[in-house]
Amino acid sequence: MARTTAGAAGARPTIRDIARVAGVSKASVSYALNDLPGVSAETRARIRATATELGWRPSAAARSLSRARAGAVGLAVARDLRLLEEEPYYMRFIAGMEGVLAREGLSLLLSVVPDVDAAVEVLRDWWGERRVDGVVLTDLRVDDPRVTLVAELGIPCAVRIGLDDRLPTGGRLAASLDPERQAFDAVVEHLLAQGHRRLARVSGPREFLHTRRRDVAWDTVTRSALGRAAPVVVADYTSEGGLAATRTLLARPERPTAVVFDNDVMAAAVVAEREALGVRVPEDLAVVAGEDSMLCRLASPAISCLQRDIVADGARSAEVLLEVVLDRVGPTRVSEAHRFVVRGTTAARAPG
Amino acid sequence: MARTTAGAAGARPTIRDIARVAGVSKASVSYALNDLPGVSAETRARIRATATELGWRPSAAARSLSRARAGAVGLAVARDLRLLEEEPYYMRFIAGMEGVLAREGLSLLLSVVPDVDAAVEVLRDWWGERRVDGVVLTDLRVDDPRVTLVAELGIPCAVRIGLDDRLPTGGRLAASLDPERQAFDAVVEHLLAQGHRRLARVSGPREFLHTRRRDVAWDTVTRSALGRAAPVVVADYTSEGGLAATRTLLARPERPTAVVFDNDVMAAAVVAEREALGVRVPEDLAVVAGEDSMLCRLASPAISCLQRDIVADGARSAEVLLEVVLDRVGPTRVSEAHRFVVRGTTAARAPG
DNA sequence: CTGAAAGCGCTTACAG
DNA sequence: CTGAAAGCGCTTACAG
Repeated sequence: MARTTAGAAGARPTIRDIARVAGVSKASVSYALNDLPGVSAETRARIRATATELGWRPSAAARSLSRARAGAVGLAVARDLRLLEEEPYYMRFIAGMEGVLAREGLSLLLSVVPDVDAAVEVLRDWWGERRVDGVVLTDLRVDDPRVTLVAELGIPCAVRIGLDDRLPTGGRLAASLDPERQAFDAVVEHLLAQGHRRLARVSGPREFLHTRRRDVAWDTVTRSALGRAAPVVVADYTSEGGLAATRTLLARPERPTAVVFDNDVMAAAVVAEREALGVRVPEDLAVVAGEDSMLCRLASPAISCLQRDIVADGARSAEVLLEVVLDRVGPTRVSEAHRFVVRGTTAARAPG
Repeated sequence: MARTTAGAAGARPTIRDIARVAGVSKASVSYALNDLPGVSAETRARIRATATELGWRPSAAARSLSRARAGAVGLAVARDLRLLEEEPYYMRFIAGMEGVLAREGLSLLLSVVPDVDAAVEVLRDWWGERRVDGVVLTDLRVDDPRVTLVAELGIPCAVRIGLDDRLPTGGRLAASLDPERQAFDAVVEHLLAQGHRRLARVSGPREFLHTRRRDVAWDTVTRSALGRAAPVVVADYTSEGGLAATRTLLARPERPTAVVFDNDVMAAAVVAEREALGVRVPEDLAVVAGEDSMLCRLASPAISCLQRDIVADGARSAEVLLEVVLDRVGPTRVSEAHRFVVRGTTAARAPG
């Protein structure tokens, strides 16, 4: 009805149609529509009007072929589905990327695979077929094969790293900085103020680079506050793993009075199973979660936790990626630090 | 090192290179690599070997342009970020789609936007630029503008619908069937067996088609079990909304002894705030969640709930979409029914 | 400021 | 079975 020329669905107008209708050459159409010099103001306006009238949209494939740009970036999430189950993280991260990408007319390709090796294959395919102009890597592992790959193939890539992390040089790697180094400062300060002296931490798997970052932060801050580094038990982010690690800690002679968990699930599991563990929370055991979520908010007592702006993190990652992709050199983006949110699991207690 | 001919990063080999090296025409290369007739077995093998040796990968853009296929499908998630926060749903759904798409060499484009109107714009862009060959729509609304759009533009599209839902005819819509009609059968039967007679439900927003489906199911099953339809209070999937709706129900003369919530967050909020609400769970109030999650498992008591295989749902959706896209006509895929998982919030009680 | 032409990397009838 | 050629819808030097 409205569309006069396009006709039935499927009959996409091309710049050739616009050129014919507007009485100019294809080249002029291209210049006009891409805001390039080479056409007079009137001609440009006429061409624009014609394009609108015909309902023209550029063909992504044709553009991609002639510009040698995919017009898309990829996010390959490498994470066990079991762990993904309670990960509100990614949808928020993606929503954050979205805003930045939309501004540049870029699409987002997403792949969710169980491990880094599968992710490497996805990256190889994406880049081999030039489906993406660059990729965002999350959940970096120690000696991550994805990082090796992107460096080798020269894939523009954005990662989140800590101040002290070393990345392979060369390649087209951009980083947004994760100021995780200060993550535990407020936590430990708060726990000390509450009278706690025997602190412990239940960490995520050591393969993750951010676990290592937290290791360093934990070591530094507890050493400076207590004279020696407080203990860490490694777990796997699952409720079972968190419970097992906590049992280990509670069985020690130097039984901790406060435990900091690297994620929300482990902390919530401990709070839920406090009776089975034989502790009152927070009276016998203060609990802090390394990530916030509904699990923390709906636990009773509600769980004190570290909080951060994940949507903003996604935006930061997209921004630094675009800079490498577009060969603009921009400053590294530093994300906001974690905020420590005090809730019921670290309420005041008598010094033990 | 290994790659002998490709040279520096960026020097992608094309079928022209293969043709030159193998001493054949580009056409023969295309035939050989696409398993089409027109080349002898030996030639095909030689061409294949050359392609492998050169590290050739098809250019997605070139293929897309000449085949008039994008080689990708899109998923436009239209959901308020606030509600998305606790949605492990999508990552699992996407992982399910992934397996099916990978088999056909298709990529997944993802967009996360706050509402259906924004989603309509995304769909318009994707289809206008032919970035996708089809789309999957989730969280269908009543009179969903996205459905109108895909029908109008003839975008191949997969949706999940109930047995009784009507969809616009025409267009290229495929549906996988959601057997939600039986969702409440086991729940109500179980609650009756526990002695409950005053049941109620706290639903999700009425704009969602699946809320309407549950409305019908609830009406049918409670009417047949109790002689009249049990009451429903509409809420918004948030913890605050769930609590408010529950307060409304508890204030009624016909105060319910069992409440079924359309999602996990509302049920978990009520269990967490049971003291503030002045009820014991399950003694005064049995609670059932319409979706399972860690929130249900870590609540105390753990929350009885409906459970389903979301990864499988994602796979079903991708399958039916591929059938419309590839113009194969296949049977509608029916998903598995919900399972009712009994946990602590519906433990045995004395008849009220 | 404008137009004719070549090119991006594939696919696909059409002749041999 | 094989090759030369046109085409997909854009972009971009290069002449006028």
